[in-house]
Amino acid sequence: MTTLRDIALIAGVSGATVSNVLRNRGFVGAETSARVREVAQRLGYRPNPMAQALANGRAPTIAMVFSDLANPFYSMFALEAERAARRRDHFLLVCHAAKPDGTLDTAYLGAVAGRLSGGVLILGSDLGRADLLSAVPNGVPTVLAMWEDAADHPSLPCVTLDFREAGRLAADHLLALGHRRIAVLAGARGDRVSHGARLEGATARLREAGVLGGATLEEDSIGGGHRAAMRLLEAEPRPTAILATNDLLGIGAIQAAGERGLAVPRELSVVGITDIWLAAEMRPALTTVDIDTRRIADASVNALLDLIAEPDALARDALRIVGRPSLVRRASTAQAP
Amino acid sequence: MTTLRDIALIAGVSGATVSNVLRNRGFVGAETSARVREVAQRLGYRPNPMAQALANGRAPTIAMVFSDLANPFYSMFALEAERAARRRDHFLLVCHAAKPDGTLDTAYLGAVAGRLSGGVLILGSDLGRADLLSAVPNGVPTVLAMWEDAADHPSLPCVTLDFREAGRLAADHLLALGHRRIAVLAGARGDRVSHGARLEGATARLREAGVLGGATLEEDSIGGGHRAAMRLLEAEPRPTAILATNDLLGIGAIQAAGERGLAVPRELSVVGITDIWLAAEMRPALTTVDIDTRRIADASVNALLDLIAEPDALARDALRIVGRPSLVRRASTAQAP
DNA sequence: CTGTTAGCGCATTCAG
DNA sequence: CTGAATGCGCTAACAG
Repeated sequence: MTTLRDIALIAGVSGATVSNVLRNRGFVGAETSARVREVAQRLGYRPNPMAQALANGRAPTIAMVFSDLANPFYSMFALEAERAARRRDHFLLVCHAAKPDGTLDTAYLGAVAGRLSGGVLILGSDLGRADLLSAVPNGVPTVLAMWEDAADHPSLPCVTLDFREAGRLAADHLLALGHRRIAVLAGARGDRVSHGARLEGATARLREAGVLGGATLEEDSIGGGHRAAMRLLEAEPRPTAILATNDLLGIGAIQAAGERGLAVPRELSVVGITDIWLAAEMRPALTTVDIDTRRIADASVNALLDLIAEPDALARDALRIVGRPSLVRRASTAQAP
Repeated sequence: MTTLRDIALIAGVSGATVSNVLRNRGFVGAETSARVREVAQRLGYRPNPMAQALANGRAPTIAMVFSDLANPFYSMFALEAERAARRRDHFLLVCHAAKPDGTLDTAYLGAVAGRLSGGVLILGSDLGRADLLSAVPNGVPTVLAMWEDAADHPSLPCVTLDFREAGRLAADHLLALGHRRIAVLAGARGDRVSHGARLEGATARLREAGVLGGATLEEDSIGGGHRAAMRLLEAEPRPTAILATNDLLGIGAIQAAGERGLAVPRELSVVGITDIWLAAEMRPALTTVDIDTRRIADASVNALLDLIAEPDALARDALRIVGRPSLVRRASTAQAP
């Protein structure tokens, strides 16, 4: 493992000079500079990020905390977050907040937060509010991403989108297609809605149009959407459309329709929210509301890095609404029958 | 940020003593010990992993390098890898090997390998062989996971499974169901097969049974499977079964069958390989060969950590075949018509 | 322009 | 049983 000192010795200069050369600080003569570079090159020198971090008090990583990497949304987010981090010369540490048994692992967070990583990015949509606040040690730069209800977020800088608007768009689309019997399917954890804002946005719009929408709560997964839709489709009169607050639920609903022998979109329209990659890959492809995951991931990472660089860059309760949800028309919705 | 020294000062002892207490080395008297602990507790002391790493020359992270986190297989693997790493007190750094333009990002790997992270875990199935060897700096503990062809792996410790056997199992299943016109759909990158061993295993078994199987190569994705199957299902006589070397391809094939108006599994059987979570969530659910991703992720991480702890723990070309592929019968396969 | 001097926070000898 | 000393690899003032 060749170190700064090694190359200093060989180049016949001091460590400081090597450091200056390699960091392009311009205090060094062209000749020495060239020599140092040559030696560094020849020895395949790579600075040790740990040592750099220790010396200048700035970790080269950020930690991303979430509940389930295997969820297609989170993995997509992680992918974009990693790219955004890398653009600013940082690495991404992935951390499951929860232990296998489901409880929050605070010791783990404590070890990583603010030391190994310069800050923490919390993907909020699944993580409980009180837990969050207590799990991250005080004073560690923290940004909350994807918090459902912008109007009521914890006292942390928060980067998210207008979920209410997303819900409204989905409802609007179905109404515009002439649907009146619209069932709403909302993601929940136990008996608590996880998609409150989308749900509110959707039902508000529906009520505006004189359509009343009770919502069915279900676990946010394909299986959950399937189960719930199977029940919903038994109702008489049957809904002509299902509005799912998340794509996985919507995909499950499409499957249920298939099993019930209903043609999508001819006999049943289904719309989701998020636009995970899977939405486009399903048959029929899912009409959904694109929330622009990439921009949010970018903005979240950038906000966190800004906060790390400049602890007062963001107010403790700063709120950034990123992007504007937009409808993506695919094959799962059509004119009401 | 409270440091070791802070608590030493307050507890009225030296830093070494604090370290000894907190690391349970037993050299310290019960009373001082208790006092130190109390102070550490009260001040919310958390050791700085960076400093620890620098001092004892051991990074608390490992890097996982792969081509696409959004791929359901990789995200599943990453999830399990993170758990395995955490069990041994390490964090997981995720690294996309490729830049957005597709070329390998060696500078990035160089920065992380062996310094920020103690070692590198490379998910091989998509990464080119020559690239791999050159991208990771010499002397950095490296483990290759999921390499397709165990018989011909690069000169790196390698943890994988018997993909040939997985292919054989899939073929065997279809043969046992009485299928004779079996189309094989194999993942490829450009015109190079990515799933060579599975393909060989499958075609070998098919040939054994007197069934000849030319393979169709396609990009390994749902869309790719869909495209390829659309073509295959035009043939006369039509195949009664499709063997896909990966689940995404299989899922695409099922979709294509649907569009061609063929009932799965009555008129067309489809079998995949891997058993990603999506396989179980599709309708019909995909019959597939489970490769036990979790055990492989565990074994890979453990092998890497062993290698880091003991550089000679594994031979430079050690090969570990983990688990035994097993067929998971679901709803996409049935007796040949 | 270059080298010397201090740390960054911690772990580990080695004397006391 | 304890504490002072040393070093991990690097950066950032300083002096020269």
